[in-house]
Amino acid sequence: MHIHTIVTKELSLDSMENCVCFNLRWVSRAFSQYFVSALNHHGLLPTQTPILAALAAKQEASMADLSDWLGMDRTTLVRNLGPLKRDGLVRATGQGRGNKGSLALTPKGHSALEKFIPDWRVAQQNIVKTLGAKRWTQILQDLERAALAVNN
Amino acid sequence: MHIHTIVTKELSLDSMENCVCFNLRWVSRAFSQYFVSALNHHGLLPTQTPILAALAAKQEASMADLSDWLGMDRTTLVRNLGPLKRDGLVRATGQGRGNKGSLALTPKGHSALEKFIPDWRVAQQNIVKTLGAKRWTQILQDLERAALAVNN
DNA sequence: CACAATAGTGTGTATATGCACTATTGGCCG
DNA sequence: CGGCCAATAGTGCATATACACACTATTGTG
Repeated sequence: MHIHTIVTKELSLDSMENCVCFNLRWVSRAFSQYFVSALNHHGLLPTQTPILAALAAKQEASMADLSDWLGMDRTTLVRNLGPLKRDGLVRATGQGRGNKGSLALTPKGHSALEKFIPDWRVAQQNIVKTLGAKRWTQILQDLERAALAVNN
Repeated sequence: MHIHTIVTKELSLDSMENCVCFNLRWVSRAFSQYFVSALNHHGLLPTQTPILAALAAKQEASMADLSDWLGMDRTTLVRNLGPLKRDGLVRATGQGRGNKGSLALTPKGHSALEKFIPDWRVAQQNIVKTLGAKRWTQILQDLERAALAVNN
């Protein structure tokens, strides 16, 4: 990658090859690829497991709640739920205010998540050990802070 | 966001809500949205400007060269070039070995990039000032190192 | 009770992403 | 010289992403 071509300690962040947005997009792709290659025998993609985990933690949630919590566009969530409903991992239930429905894991969804978690933990640890837990914690917190700062 | 809900200094990286992959994907989306909202009057998306910048720096390149340099899948590049060719910013030229062609910026592409760069610099600086240049440099270098370590 | 305002959800369009597969073509070798 | 082969490029499929818009149901107000 381009960053690699810089040998000096300080990147020139004025140069487009060091565009933060582009480089974060690249990093995101790289880790997504690792995630998929390490875990694809579960048939769960990086967009799907957070949905399952969120529903397991919250018992049930509406579309709007869930998309807010996951920080993804509501309509993106609608479509990402498609394969999960199709495969019987998530079901939508009764109606509330507006057209409001509730989403919840099916038994099959719970079981898929339980089987998934141990392997996920291994993959996560493989990632964490590249920089160490302390550094990763700091990086994730800093990135979140920056992302929130910039989008408000 | 979920990370936000953790108050203690140390994140428990064993918990799926702190999945590195998921959180980096979220951060990537967040910065992409900022990028688009700050720069969309140029009509150039976050996948397109790196292509233009790369071609400006390298004069010309084949598909394979370019996808390698940008760290994106070759077939993704093929499609991302679609709108750029359609809009007359990039042109493909002669043939080499195999089906090899060369890609280069058109005058219109050069001009669009020139007009784009000053506004990009402002957006980049807005991002950089959230954590400071030193910290961002460290983070980008760490992330690249981790991404390379994990995918090999 | 009718109706406007509101909230929740779904769809059409466009781009992004990558794997598996196909197509093309220049050059080498028999 | 002609066919094979390796290198390069493009397509089909499935999913991901988000904006703009349409649709549906609830609720507040007159």
